[in-house]
Amino acid sequence: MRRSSRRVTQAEVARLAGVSQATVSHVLSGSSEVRIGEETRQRVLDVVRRTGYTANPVAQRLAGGRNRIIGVFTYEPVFPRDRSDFYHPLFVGIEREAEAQGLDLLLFTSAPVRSGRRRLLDDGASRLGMADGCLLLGQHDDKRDLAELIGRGFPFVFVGRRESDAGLVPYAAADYAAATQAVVERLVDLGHERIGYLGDLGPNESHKDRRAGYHAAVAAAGLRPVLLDGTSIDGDTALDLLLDNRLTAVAVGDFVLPHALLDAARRRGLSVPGDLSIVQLGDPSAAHTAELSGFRIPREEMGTAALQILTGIIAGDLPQEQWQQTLPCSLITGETAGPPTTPTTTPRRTPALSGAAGSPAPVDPTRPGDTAAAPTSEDPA
Amino acid sequence: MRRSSRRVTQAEVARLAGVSQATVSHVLSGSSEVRIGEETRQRVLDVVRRTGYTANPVAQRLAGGRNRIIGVFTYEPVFPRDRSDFYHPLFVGIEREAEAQGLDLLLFTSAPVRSGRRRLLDDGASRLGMADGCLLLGQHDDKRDLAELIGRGFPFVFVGRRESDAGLVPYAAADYAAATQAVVERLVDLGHERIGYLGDLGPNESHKDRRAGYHAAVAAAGLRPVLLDGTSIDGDTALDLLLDNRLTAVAVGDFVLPHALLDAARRRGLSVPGDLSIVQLGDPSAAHTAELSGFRIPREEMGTAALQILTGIIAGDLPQEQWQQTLPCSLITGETAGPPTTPTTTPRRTPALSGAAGSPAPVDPTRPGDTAAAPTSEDPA
DNA sequence: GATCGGCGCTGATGCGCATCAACGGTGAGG
DNA sequence: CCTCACCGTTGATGCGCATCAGCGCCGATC
Repeated sequence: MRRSSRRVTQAEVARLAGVSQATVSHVLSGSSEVRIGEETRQRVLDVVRRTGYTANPVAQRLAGGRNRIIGVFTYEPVFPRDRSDFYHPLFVGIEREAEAQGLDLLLFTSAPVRSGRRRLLDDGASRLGMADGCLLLGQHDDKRDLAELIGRGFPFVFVGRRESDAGLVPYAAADYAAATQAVVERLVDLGHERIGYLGDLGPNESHKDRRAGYHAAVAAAGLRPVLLDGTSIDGDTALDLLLDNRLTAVAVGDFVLPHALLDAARRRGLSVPGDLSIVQLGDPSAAHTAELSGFRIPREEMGTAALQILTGIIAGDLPQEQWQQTLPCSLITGETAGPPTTPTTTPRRTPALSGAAGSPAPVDPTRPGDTAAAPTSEDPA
Repeated sequence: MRRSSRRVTQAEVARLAGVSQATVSHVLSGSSEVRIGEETRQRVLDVVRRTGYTANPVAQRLAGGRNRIIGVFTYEPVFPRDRSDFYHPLFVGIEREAEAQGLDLLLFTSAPVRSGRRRLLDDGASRLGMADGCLLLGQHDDKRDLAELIGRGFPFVFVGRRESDAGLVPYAAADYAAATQAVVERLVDLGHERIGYLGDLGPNESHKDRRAGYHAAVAAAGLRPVLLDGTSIDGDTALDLLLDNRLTAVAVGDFVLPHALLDAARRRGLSVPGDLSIVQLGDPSAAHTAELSGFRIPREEMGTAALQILTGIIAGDLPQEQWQQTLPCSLITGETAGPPTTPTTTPRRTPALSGAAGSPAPVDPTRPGDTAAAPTSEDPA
């Protein structure tokens, strides 16, 4: 095991080919301004082939060139243990695009996950510079992180829409607003007049967009919006909330609640969609989408698009108008949306929970997005 | 957006602290031989804090230091689309250990997957040098890859046992031999006298180990080994093969076949384990393990162990005896292994498939591992 | 015949850091 | 008093590469 065998350098190749190191560099760079004679070029390439020379990416990078490495920062573990891999579809798209473009991916796993999230500024910032640019993924979007990144002028792209006062935030996002509007409009078309929104009422962009779509559809139909806080409540509590508000349809913006709600409704003898229509606003867990009406988030495409934007920014040939891309969601017809029926039986309340303290109260803001803050949701993108 | 704001360098810190760049380097390196006065040290650290200086990993690496980046090379896509993520449990362990040690992970996604696998030497070789060391994962183990890596003296660790003529191959592997031996011994204890091995008969180490365990158990019991090629056959064909050989129990070393075989047997009215006991030799898809007897591969631990070995090698403080680690598999009792019953009904053959051409013939080698070559299996580790 | 421009190539430089040899200073020992 | 060891610090060097300015050479032009 000869540890001595150091790797071949350009200087070595140059010596063997009888040229200068600079010439080797030019030959290998290819599309340089400098011209190299065909004979010399072939001589160099021959030596490269014979010696098996391969460029040292580290030196390339230090010398100011690109190294075709893309950093990937996730606020949560890339490979979670507990549930099915949330990032997986995103990474499928990212890896495919990386392979297509010949890029390597640097996962910033060194930043420890503390209280559920990684910290970009404290731990990851230094390592960022290793890559040509960086992809950001995850539910958190510390405004300081964004401002810092923008301030540095370091190329980055967020997966999921983000906004910052510090400047333009490049992103690849799903069009939650349009998709939500579409599914709520469908409920309107089906004849519903009391359509609620149950979900995260916090400032996260992905939920703001859903609410905006909801408000647009409801307003267009001349209906009254009913916003309910759906964070950290179970299916029964949610159902009570809906019944209290005498809703016939609800758009649910959380990604476990729709199933819990469906279960609770059926358990109590309510017919879905007969007595209650349920649409879910995007669902990361494809396994459960079979039945529920709603829409699908184009995660794989988001990953691909994000990486394409990033390489465009790095190359400097992507106009700023294209730094933000919004991808359409595909609608899922499902089986939980249907025309409302006049209730023949009085909806049964759960006695124990009826009017229980701590049950979230309905919110009815005058302006979209102007609702009470709520804990962060479980849906990062 | 001031793209001009270049990042802070040691030289910058040195200037502000009124010391030399070398001093800054020494202060930050910490455990150097060189001593720095406490006052100077604090002055430097203050400036570092104020400026938010962070070391440039590229320069660190080029200058001969470590950069705390671990390369990860997989022969197949890291994030596969078609089936449940095979690498996932491995990566869970790797990521956890990387986080614990403050390491970043560089995924070599730039090497295109051609005809089902990535090529290490052609595409990935150059990029390898970017990292302090490298983890190799996947079903293929090109002997030239191994020889090349060993020859370079580049630190690497394989996940899964690998051997090479070129030298010691560091790995973290599952103890397939012991686990297989244990489950086959259990079949022996249950009273079986005709126990077959159905699986990959190729040279892949993971299958060689399984066969070795099988042979050990069978030989100890004074039984005759029956090796059957289980690659690329369906459940019915496999079942015919077993019936032809009048086996009462079989150890199956492929990871979809056991389920197909079980289905086929039950479909044909055979009782399992009454008429036929089936044990599977490790199963990557945890979703299906509920029923089948066999053993579980400690994938997460393999990932963790591999990374620990690698950092040990990089640090130079891991004795060579510990460069290869074999982890025990946990046995799964399951419901498909039981005592044999004297067959009251003649096993039913499928007429159409009986003796059909192309049906793999049984193999009965005199020496373990000395069997006909077979296509690569689906089990990488 | 002197000038010019373009072609083909090279020397020098620096990226940011780790590392080494060495230097001045200080106190202890002879 | 001189020597010596040791401490704290520094200048110099090089990692492998990209890049820039510029060199010598050639034929073409005036």
